[in-house]
Amino acid sequence: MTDKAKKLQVNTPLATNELLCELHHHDQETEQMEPLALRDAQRMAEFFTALADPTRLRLISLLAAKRCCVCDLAEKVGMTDSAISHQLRTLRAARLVSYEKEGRQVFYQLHDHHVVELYRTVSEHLAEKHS
Amino acid sequence: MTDKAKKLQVNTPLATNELLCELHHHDQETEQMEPLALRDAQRMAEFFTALADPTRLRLISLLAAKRCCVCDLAEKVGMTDSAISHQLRTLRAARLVSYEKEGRQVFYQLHDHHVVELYRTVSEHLAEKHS
DNA sequence: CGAATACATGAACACACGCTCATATATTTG
DNA sequence: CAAATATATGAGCGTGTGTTCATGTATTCG
Repeated sequence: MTDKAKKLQVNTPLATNELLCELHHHDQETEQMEPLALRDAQRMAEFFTALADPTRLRLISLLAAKRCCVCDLAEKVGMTDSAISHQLRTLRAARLVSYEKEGRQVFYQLHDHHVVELYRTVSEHLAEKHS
Repeated sequence: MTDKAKKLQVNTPLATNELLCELHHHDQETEQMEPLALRDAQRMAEFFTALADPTRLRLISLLAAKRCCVCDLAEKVGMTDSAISHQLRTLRAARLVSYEKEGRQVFYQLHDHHVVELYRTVSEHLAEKHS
């Protein structure tokens, strides 16, 4: 874990110990745990929000295989160029994709491997659990 | 990777190769890649949606440390019991948390370690990149 | 029993989100 | 240059989301 990562987790220990909240909660404040700071929570929520849409996830699945221009993405997911362009704007803002202009076309690609790893992790999680 | 995980990824290769889309896109359909199936994309989007809220992430950060009852969670994040109860309902629906009744109180806990791992991964991702 | 406590839930309201449609910009082509 | 192509973007509309407030239910306590 990087130093920056540690900094983000200040006051938010993530150990999976199962300490019981044995003392009654109004007696005295033992183990006064602070939640994730609001600002960090908002940043993290923005990140998940960018992934919380089926259209954007389908675009990511395509870009995970190879870089692609807007109209091809649109055709493959069966939506208008405009709708896709709007969604790519969202993915850009979340720094999930980058792009390169080539003539009239703009080729999008995943910003880094982190996204693919996350995608894979969640795929497995959803495949393993429940339905 | 489990068999189920493989099944979920049918038609959605995730190799990070950087093959160029060298042929013009209207010439002929070489490498006709299918996006993630709509139904799978919707399921995955639901999962990310459950994480796409600062309040829920703060609750998860608290529950990652230890199980906790509703009113304590509410006090720690500085919100009403009602608001927290609504959010816990969402987390329950997403199978991110489970609960145990003890007298009047209801103690919530993270459903499994998967959530903590995901939380950690994203923490590092956000800490490393950009701001 | 009745009062208090802990939690859940439905309604309502403000706000954000995703798509469509019209339009704008940039690039290529004839 | 004008037309066509590829993409971006703003407005608008329908829909979903998160909170508050009022109310309901279950449990404990006096």
